[in-house]
This record gives sequence, C-alpha cells and structure tokens, in this order.
Amino acid sequence: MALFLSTYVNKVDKKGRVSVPARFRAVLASKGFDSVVLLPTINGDAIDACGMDVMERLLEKIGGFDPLSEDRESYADALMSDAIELPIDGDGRIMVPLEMLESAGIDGQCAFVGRGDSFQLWQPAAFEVRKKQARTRAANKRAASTGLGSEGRGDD
Amino acid sequence: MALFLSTYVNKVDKKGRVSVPARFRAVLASKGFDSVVLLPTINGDAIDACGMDVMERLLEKIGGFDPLSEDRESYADALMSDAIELPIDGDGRIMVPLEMLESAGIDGQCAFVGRGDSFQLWQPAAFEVRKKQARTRAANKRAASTGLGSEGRGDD
DNA sequence: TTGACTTCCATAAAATCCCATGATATTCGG
DNA sequence: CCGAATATCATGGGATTTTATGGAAGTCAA
Repeated sequence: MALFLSTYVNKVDKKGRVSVPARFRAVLASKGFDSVVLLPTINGDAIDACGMDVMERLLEKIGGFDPLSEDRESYADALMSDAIELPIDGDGRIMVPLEMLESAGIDGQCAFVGRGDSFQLWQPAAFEVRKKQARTRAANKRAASTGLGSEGRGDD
Repeated sequence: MALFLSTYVNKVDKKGRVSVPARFRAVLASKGFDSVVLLPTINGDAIDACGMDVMERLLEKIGGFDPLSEDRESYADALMSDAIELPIDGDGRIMVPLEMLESAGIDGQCAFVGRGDSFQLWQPAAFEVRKKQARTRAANKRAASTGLGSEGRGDD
C-alpha cells in the first residue's frame, strides 16, 4: 500500500491553482482516483485531504443512511456537507475554493503534509508551529512505539 | 528472514546520490520493496531507514484517518510528515534530500549502519564516536551481569 | 460581453534514466 | 594453487524525462 508521506510546499497562483505533489498524485492514482476530497478540519486551522475511498469508509463507520435514526452524528453530516471533491487537472493541479484557503490562512504558499492514509493542507508557518509542539510532546513516546528511537536498540 | 547487518561507508556525490549497499538492497528486495523510507532521528544526529512495512505497521497501530477525533496521536503525525520514501534507482542509488543530510551532519561520506530490522545513516566519524560510547556501556553491563570484567572480549 | 472555469502550451529547474569506468570480488581451467 | 576470464559493485557524467509554474486560448452560462 502506498502512503502519503513527507511534506511538500507548493505555490498557490493568483487563479487559486495549486500543484498536488507528484508523489501524492501517484498514491491517489494507485487507488484509481483522479480527484481529491477536501474538508475543513474541526478547529479550522488546516484542510484535510484524502481520496474518495476514505470518505466511503467514513460513511460506513457512521452507519450509512438510516431514515429511522433521527440523530445520526451531526458531526458526520457536517463533514459530508462540507466536503468537496476537486478534480486534478491535466497538469496535476487543483483549484481550492478561496473560502477554504482563507479559513485555513493559506495564501501564496501551501504545505502538503502527509499523514499516511490522508494528508493536510497548511499555511507553511502555521504547520511549523504545530509540528514543533507535536514533536516536543512526542519525543519520549516515539522511541517506545517505533523501535527506531535514538536510544540504543529497540528491545523488541 | 534477512537482516540488515554490518556497516558500509559510501560516497555522496555532488548530485546528492548515494549507493545503498548491495546487501541492504537485497534485504529490501526480499521484502518486495524497491524503495527506502527515511526519517530523522529524534535528536537529529542520524537518519533512520526502513522499508515501507514499518510505516504501515505504525499507521495501523494509530488507526486510520478519522476527522471526528480531533487530535490523533501527534507523534504519528510528526513521523508521517517527516518521513520520505525514496525510490532506489536502476543503479542502486537513492537521492537523500540535502536538508536531511545537513541535519545529520552528513557530507561527502555516508555510513550505512545495520540494525537488524532497520538501518541508519550516519556521518562516519560521528558514528564511530557513538559506537565507542555504546560499547563502553555494553561492557559495563556485561561486567555487572556476568562478573566478567574488561578482560573478556577484545574491545579494540 | 463579462466573468469564471477549463484546457492547452511554454519554460526552467529538478529528478530520473542510461551508459562508461575502475575497483573488487568470484569463477574456472589448468 | 595460481592466474586469467567473468561478474558484481560503487561511482561519475551526460542525456532524457518529469515537475512545478506561468500565461494564453477556448468553453460555457448568465
């Protein structure tokens, strides 16, 4: 299985076009997609992105359509209604709606951040801040869980 | 199962290319990989390397994409966003990003250090230092646990 | 027509492929 | 056991392709 890894920073031109990193395009293509699904993150500081498969799995998880259950997670409904599917054009670019870019503070430069089975779009500086926080919190956990820590051999 | 063993020092040419030791390539190939995944070590004095299987196991462990859970384990995010998958070219080489080389102090020469199920990239001199430290620690432990003092095995 | 979007084309930089070379190891015949 | 023929490997340098990015031309609806 191919994963979305690493971080790439690309330019957003004045028309709102951004190149999706070739590697990410390849991952999507390997699943048979020529489009990306975008949805705002809950706290709104970035944009979540994935292939349509992830949305389908998500729908399954929340139970699918059921006219009898009045209160399906309203969260989930919001997700589906906020999500947009963007076609990737012949040059590997997408057109992110201005509104979405603004809500994530993206302007000029856009960071594509791999998360394994999905990725995110960030304003580069904002992502750096977030990453630094995450790294600090995580430093001790990491060695234990991956076996790839700095300290000696993993005692697996 | 094939393991990454021994240490090889190869040259980094001006294009940033390095030959992955043939033995290591064989190990990767035996698992069905024609690429390497690199990720910075916590303290940044080296680069961890492994096959994609390690990343997949990691992703499984933290669970997939779920926009409903606000804060997925942040250390996982840091890993996925820092990791890069490098394809091994027809001549057995990879192109390590300059930034990563610099952060590990690698320049000109690169040591590939086997760790069994993974390996690391080091600046050769820095690795020698680390190795000496590790050996001393190990000797102490051995002395403590077996009663055999420094006269045991030849520690260079 | 105007405005928004899409397709198409141009270009510079970067990544990738391809082949040549020298060094080292391996095989094989005697 | 020795030395020649052969394969494997690391490495250098070019040629080719891919990528990101800018701009122009075409499409369609209001």
